[in-house]
Amino acid sequence: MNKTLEAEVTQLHAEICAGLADPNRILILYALSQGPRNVTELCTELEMPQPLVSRHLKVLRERGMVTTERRGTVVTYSLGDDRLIQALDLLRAVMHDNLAKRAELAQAIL
Amino acid sequence: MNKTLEAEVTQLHAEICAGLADPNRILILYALSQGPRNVTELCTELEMPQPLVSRHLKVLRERGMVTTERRGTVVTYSLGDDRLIQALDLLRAVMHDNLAKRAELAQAIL
DNA sequence: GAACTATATGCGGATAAACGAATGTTATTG
DNA sequence: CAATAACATTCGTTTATCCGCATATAGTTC
Repeated sequence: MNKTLEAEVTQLHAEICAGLADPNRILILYALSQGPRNVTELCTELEMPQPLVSRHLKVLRERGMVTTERRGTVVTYSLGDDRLIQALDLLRAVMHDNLAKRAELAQAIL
Repeated sequence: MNKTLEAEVTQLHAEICAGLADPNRILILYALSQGPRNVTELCTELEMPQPLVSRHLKVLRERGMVTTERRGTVVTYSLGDDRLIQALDLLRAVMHDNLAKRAELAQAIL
């Protein structure tokens, strides 16, 4: 694997990570992990304006993180890969441990 | 869990994800997964200028994703949590599957 | 094809991220 | 207290991201 190619792969890797790096997209992905949803359903479920949901879905779509199916005017989105949720869960656990450690430190100072 | 608190937690979750969302930081994290490294070692190993490495390490440090230990003037960085690599590996696998699917589609078109 | 519903996109502004280049800081050593 | 080595930070610029608001497109129904 030459350097340029490896850099491109790492770039793509980072783009998938960037797909997770927004609170609203995290909420959308967890909602989709419960099952397919159309845009309107996501809007009401997450209390987000429709253009905002659509744009975040576009980001996820471009990265292959969700899939779509159209039925009439309704577009139903599905989670593209369960491992996205597995990864999010791992990172959430890391975050919780970090919070716990910070709390310990704060305790030690007092 | 009230709405505001949940939003804050999701925000932190997204910040961890954002910590992964840069090619240079991904390279740094994988390097650290092989064992602790000091800044100079990371610079030579990854062929990155030192200020760049330091700034990325700062991002990771602020999010609790790496830990540091100072010995004289040398600061050694360690991976803060193995699950970061587990998550990166999962996402890398997702990316590879996406690439494979795209290749299939391209094939189907021809 | 007009009206309607569902979804997508464009625009503009605000905020944040990334980088190279230069400079600061900290700790060691003579 | 130089001089040096190892890191960290600041500055200025460029580029990207996020959002609200408005508007466009696609598909259905009459």
